[in-house]
Amino acid sequence: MNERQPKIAFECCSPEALARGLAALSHPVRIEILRQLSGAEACCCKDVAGRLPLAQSTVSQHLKVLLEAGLLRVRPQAQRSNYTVDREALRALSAAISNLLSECTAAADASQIEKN
Amino acid sequence: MNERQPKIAFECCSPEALARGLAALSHPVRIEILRQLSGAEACCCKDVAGRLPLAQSTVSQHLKVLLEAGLLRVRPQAQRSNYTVDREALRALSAAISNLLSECTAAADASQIEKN
DNA sequence: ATCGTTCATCGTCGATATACGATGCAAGCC
DNA sequence: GGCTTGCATCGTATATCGACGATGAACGAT
Repeated sequence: MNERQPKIAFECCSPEALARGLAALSHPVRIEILRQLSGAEACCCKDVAGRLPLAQSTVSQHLKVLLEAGLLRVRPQAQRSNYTVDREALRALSAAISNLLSECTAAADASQIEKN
Repeated sequence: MNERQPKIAFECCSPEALARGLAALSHPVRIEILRQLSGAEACCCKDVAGRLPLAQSTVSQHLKVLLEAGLLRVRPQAQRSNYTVDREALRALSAAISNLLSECTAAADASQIEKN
């Protein structure tokens, strides 16, 4: 039927797509939010905001960034919005990053050896 | 000004430090620069600039960002500046990222199971 | 129906990022 | 000595980010 991922399966091959994923992660608050959501500590905007010295609107914006990067999913539930991490997307991003970086280190190893 | 040059052991434990490393990577041009430097394609600013549709000054700034993030090393050589990727730093960053993301996916797995 | 709660969005503001050309410096070449 | 090359930095212009308060919508509770 539908593909397993309703959204575009996390795209991280092109430098642009990879950079987008990295940009979403490259803020301490968003890292902390990811940690909170992945634990049982928080699941909605208010919970997260209650654990951070930030206004609710600011947290909502960070959640939006993570959501648009495809790293979170949201399920409206009563007045709340229930956020969960998208494990598949995180795995894909992690793989893409370690792929990039291991390419670089491997190639660097090779050229380093050549130059010696 | 330069109190502390991040030459030594890439620091990526705190969310702030990790976010700094990710921010340095989160630009398509800088990803491309890393790729070029890690191959044998380029090693100095002019080489990189010659392969990108960017001004030399812009490339120089991107190199500076990567340098200050501790992902590159530079060795002045004649008129050139010889840039090389810091393999140790890349490995440390890669490890820190995959550590963060696997923490999140693991925790998410656990809480997902609990909730079912 | 009214109130309280939760959230997303808007407008704003200052800070930062990204790009460029111009300029100056250091090193090699004539 | 001049000239060229390669680079970093400065100044500047524009765009985007990150934060806030205010506001309105959606919904449950009273």
